[in-house]
Amino acid sequence: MGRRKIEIELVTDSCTRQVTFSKRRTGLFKKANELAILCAIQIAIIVFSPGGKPFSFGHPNVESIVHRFLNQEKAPDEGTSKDAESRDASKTDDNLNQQILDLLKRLNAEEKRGEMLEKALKAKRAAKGQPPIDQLGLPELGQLKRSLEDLREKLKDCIDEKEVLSAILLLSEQQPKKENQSENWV
Amino acid sequence: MGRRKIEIELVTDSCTRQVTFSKRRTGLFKKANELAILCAIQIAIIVFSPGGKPFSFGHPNVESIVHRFLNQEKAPDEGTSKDAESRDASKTDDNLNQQILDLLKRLNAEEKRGEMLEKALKAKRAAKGQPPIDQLGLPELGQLKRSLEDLREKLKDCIDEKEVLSAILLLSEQQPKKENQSENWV
DNA sequence: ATCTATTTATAATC
DNA sequence: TGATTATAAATAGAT
Repeated sequence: MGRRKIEIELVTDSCTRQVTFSKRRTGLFKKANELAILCAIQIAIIVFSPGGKPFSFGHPNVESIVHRFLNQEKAPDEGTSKDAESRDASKTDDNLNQQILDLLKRLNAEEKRGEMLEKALKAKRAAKGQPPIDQLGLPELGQLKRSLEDLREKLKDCIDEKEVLSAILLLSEQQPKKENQSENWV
Repeated sequence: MGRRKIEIELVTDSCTRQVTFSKRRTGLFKKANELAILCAIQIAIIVFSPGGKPFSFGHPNVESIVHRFLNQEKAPDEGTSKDAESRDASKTDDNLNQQILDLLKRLNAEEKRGEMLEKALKAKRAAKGQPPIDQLGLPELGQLKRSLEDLREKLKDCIDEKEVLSAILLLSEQQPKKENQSENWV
């Protein structure tokens, strides 16, 4: 979100890094606050700056949330037969596992998208490799002329076909394929 | 950042609130992760959903940061002396957090790949429209030759594009349907 | 610290 | 729900 896109990797210049830290920390706390208000939830953030200085944000406050978090870890409740430690670990695991599942889902979707795009590109390259046309450098004018005319003809045909394909694609994109409509004119 | 601007106040519709919570929590964790990487810092976030379910994010893990925070409050040094229970929890967190970080990395790589592929495709499309065909019938051999070469190039491009269109069309037609599983967010 | 050009996040929609 | 899209918001680099 800036003049340029940046890679998510260590900002080498310490000065820039400091600025980035300040800006983003502010933005993060702001978003945390919005989330807390929008959804009426409790949230706490603890950050240690590059210099080791602590920053924190809490809604309603850091301590209560941290303690609630730690307590539920050590003594979530009494009903079940599990010991506190086990239950504790389970809950944490649940949280993180949920995140993992979410991420896996997204990753899968991305991979799928990538595959499709790759296929499209590959198809293109394949077509490039075998241009059925060749033979040139012929010295005779007559032959050149004929070749040229031939090519013009082919180009025209190709363009026509491309237009047809475009039209079909456009149609197929406009009409969300909810059902297979039987338009067997292709 | 959406179709409309919304006020930062409690989202009344519980369903919408659910969605908002999930989306924004994800976004917040993502930004926290970026901040951690960009500035090489430690950060922990603890959130309790509207239903009281805990979610947490930690780089490198929640426990160590929380303890560091609590310890420095009491004594400005770092707490390396954890009890067995805490260490266990940290280890679990480390494992899962590591998975999450790995997944984030892969997801990012995938997204990047997708972007590049998309660009490549777009570029090819763009490159088509501008070569206005003309100049031919020139009596000189050299010019004929050039025209011929030009046409061959265009034909090639045209064929390529046609292939891509075909591929895209094919893909858009075979979009498989997915199942959806319910996710308990509370 | 301010100011934009861009990139991201995300509210609404499908 | 998941994907898509139109907009609002965050922010990288420059001033």
